[in-house]
Amino acid sequence: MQESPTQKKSEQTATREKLLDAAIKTFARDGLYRATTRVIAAEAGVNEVTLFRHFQNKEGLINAVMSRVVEFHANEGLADDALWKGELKPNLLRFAKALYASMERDEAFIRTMVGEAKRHPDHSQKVIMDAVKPTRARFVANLEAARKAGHIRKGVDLIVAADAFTGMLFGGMLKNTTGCVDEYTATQYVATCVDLFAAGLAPVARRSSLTLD
Amino acid sequence: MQESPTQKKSEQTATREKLLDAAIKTFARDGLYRATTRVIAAEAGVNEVTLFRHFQNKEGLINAVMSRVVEFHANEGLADDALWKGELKPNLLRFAKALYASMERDEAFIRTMVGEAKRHPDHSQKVIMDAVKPTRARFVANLEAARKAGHIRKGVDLIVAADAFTGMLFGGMLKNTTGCVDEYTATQYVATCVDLFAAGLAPVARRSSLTLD
DNA sequence: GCCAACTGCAAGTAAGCGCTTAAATCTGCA
DNA sequence: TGCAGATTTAAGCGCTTACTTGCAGTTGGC
Repeated sequence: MQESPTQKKSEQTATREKLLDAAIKTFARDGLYRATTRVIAAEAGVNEVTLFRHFQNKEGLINAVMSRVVEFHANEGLADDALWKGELKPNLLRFAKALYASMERDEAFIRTMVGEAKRHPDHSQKVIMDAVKPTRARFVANLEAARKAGHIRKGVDLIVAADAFTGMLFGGMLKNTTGCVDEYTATQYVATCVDLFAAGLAPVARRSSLTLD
Repeated sequence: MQESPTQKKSEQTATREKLLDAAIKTFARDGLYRATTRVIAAEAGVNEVTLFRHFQNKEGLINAVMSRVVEFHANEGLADDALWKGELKPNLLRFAKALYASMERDEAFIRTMVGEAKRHPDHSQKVIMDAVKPTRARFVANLEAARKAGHIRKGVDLIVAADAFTGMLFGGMLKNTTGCVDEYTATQYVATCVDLFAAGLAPVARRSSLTLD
């Protein structure tokens, strides 16, 4: 239990990785419940017994998968841009594009999590707390800096605004990936979100309700 | 097959209704797959065999449930306000509140649908096409009328904007109901969404990027 | 009072699930 | 060569699932 057969150990963790990769893929495709240990093991090219030897039971597998997902997403570093400078809108657009792309890539897994959130509150809360909240904190910090620089009007709670913005991208992504929306592209959607949000936050010299266009 | 035993027929449809109610409730709580025919029948206070006699199989039940949901939601008539008059913002707020409340009420079922969308593309597309698209069409029509009345600036595609707005409420609702958000209330969220969206659409006399707050 | 339709009850089917056990095989290290 | 640990193989256990069958009970219309 204490010796270090370097080669062996790395092979052992290799099977573990294969299982985790297969699990996350299968969970995303089939859902947490429909995904069977047999299928996951087959997907990993590993015997089912090995799966149980590594993770005790299916719940242990799920836990390991969640940690891995959180860790992976935390390392993406969305919105911790040191580039966040100058005009607000280009920064928003850059962030929005990156976030939307990231969500679109993990669409299947996200759907599974949304559907299972109330059935596995612990897991979904972990993902939100450890994966999405840090990103939000950085985004809010950037917005606050932008406000100090005079690019954002007063009277808007930036935490709520940040969630409204990401929620807009999130909701749109869920809708767009269903294949029922043919009126516009995802790029157009993101651009419009940024346009609306930037205009909604912009400080106004004078807003006249009488002025036409 | 042609006779009309009024009393009998109504009792027959009564059990059918009980089954549908129980099914929609159970599907929302447990998901389409975890929800078992046994539990649904028990929830309806009806024998499991009766379920199969009414709907042939589980898939038949799911189909019937989807039709029912669509029909129900279509009759809610969100956004087909004849009240949509005057200032833009109060109208948006009224619509947003109603829509958010409706989504919050059906949260469990919506989550199930979001999670299962890729596993049952036909059902989710039916729901989107027949339940959410009509509401969107009316909302867009109202926005276009508001633009004609001079309350909305040019250069914004109102279909995309409408989806961005509802997506914002949708995404926020999913996030808020997870129980991880304690910084603000749902009401605040909705108000902020309306505030941002209204400001984002508002025609501006002169927008100066130099002006501070 | 009889028929027909609907429902309930008891029992059972085949398949799939998570998970276990015990023995055989492989692999690298001493 | 031999040992130890990781993996495979094969078999199976106990349970649950969707779904079926046959029979008895109820009910309303003729």
